[in-house]
Amino acid sequence: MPIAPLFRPIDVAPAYQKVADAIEREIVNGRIKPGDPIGTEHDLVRQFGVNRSTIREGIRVLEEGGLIRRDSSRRLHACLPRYSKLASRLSRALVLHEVTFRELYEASMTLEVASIEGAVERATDENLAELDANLLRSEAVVGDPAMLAECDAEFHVLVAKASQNRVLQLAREPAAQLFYPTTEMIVTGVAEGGPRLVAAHRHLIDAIRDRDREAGVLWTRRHLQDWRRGFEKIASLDRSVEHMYMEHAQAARRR
Amino acid sequence: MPIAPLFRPIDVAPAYQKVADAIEREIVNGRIKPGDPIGTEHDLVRQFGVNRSTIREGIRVLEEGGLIRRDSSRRLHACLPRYSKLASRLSRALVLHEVTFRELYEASMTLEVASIEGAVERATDENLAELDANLLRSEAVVGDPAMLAECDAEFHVLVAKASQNRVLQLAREPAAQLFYPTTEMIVTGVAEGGPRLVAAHRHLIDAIRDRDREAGVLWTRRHLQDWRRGFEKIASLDRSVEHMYMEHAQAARRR
DNA sequence: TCTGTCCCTTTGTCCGACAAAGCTAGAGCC
DNA sequence: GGCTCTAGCTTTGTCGGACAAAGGGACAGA
Repeated sequence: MPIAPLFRPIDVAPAYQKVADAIEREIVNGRIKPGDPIGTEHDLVRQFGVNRSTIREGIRVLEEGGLIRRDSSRRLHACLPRYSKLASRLSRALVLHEVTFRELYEASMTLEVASIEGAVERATDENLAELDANLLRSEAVVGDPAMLAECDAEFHVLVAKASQNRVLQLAREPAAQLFYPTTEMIVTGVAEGGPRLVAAHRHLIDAIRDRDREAGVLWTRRHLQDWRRGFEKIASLDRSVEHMYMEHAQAARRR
Repeated sequence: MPIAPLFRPIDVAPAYQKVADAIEREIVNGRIKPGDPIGTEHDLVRQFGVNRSTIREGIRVLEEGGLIRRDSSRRLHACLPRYSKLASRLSRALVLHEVTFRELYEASMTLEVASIEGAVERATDENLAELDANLLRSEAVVGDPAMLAECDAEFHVLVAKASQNRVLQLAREPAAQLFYPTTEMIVTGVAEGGPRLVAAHRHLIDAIRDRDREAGVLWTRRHLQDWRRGFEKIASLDRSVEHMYMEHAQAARRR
């Protein structure tokens, strides 16, 4: 028979963790709003009654978590965690877990179709203007695989943004970040890849403008299937995401 | 005319960041494998030639990023970032960005449907056994909203796991974590909610076992629509995720 | 063989210090 | 009066050393 639980486990978190938790609580429950200053390290030393080294360790935790940042003058203030940084963390995790391109492809097919559906339904004129601008840039760099891959990545970010669904936006980002480097390789290796990519984007913008859901879904599928065919010319879908891709993700994160 | 780039920007990151980056690089590119020991703080002091305080700040960054952990004896070793922890970070971000339940619902509809499709296609006998076990537990606690909500959350994690797609698994988790507390509220408020929930789970397991994709999708949709109807009895879908839900997420993260 | 003890290592925390960079305010100049 | 420039104060990043608590390991004794 199990004995009645007389005692609760004691919370023996180290001090720096308690500092981080305390500040996090204040931010998450809204008492400290994004943009509000946190105070200097010395302030925190006085408030928490612990050493500055301890405070600094707590600050590192929060900084890495994206809850606080230092502005140009290195002063601390609360902030909204940024999607791209969070997504980079996730991408890194996916790489370490050695997910396959098949998993990436399947998940992206779902997420990008959902994005376009949302975009078709809710895109604003401003969204469309951004997409048009992106298309123009893409057309200008159709011969430059690296630039084109960058435009492609941005295009899909803009489509997700046009869906007005931030959950979707965040959910699709990690997989998209891992796609990005392969797009460059594919456009480099397949001659007609660049023009096909730009043409697909054009159809997608048209579909959004015409609020034509069918067309949007259809061209998203084709676009991704194009990627897949191109990828299978250089590697198997069952290959796991290589460590080398992290270089891209790391560079992106620092930006 | 742009001048030829004679110099590259100098990297002026603080030392603790460089320490963290250096260790991260070794882990990400595979030279340090998950499970490998990192060495003591003193070792790192010797290797990097910086003060222990600096090393410790770097360690905090990596620890928060989920790349290294301390085992029972507090020794450092590399590890695979855990999905639940990453997802908690994302959930926290979604709360701070004040996403609406409508966004959550729409994204989840997409992600859960994709999960069930994958599960129908690829679930193993072991996956099914886990789902069966979960169903038994759910039936036992159908009168206890808190326990039932927990079972429901676990059920959907198991379905995603059965899809064998880790990208999907990770993508759906943040939204799912935010659903969890509302499920309890709904089951509490709506009398027939518990039995309907369990019935839906039963149909979903049947669909997976029979490899009946149509039924799987249908019952996933119904299951989520049930949630939606229940939710709309207590609040508007356009309400943003409340700060109070973070308490759940925080508790989950510590586990 | 098991157990209890002692010692060494490691971590978490503290104290004090200092150089570099930012910010502030007053001096000096037009 | 308004502007610029400099000196001083503040803050951060880093360093060196210190110590208590906890864990691990070796070693002696039952």
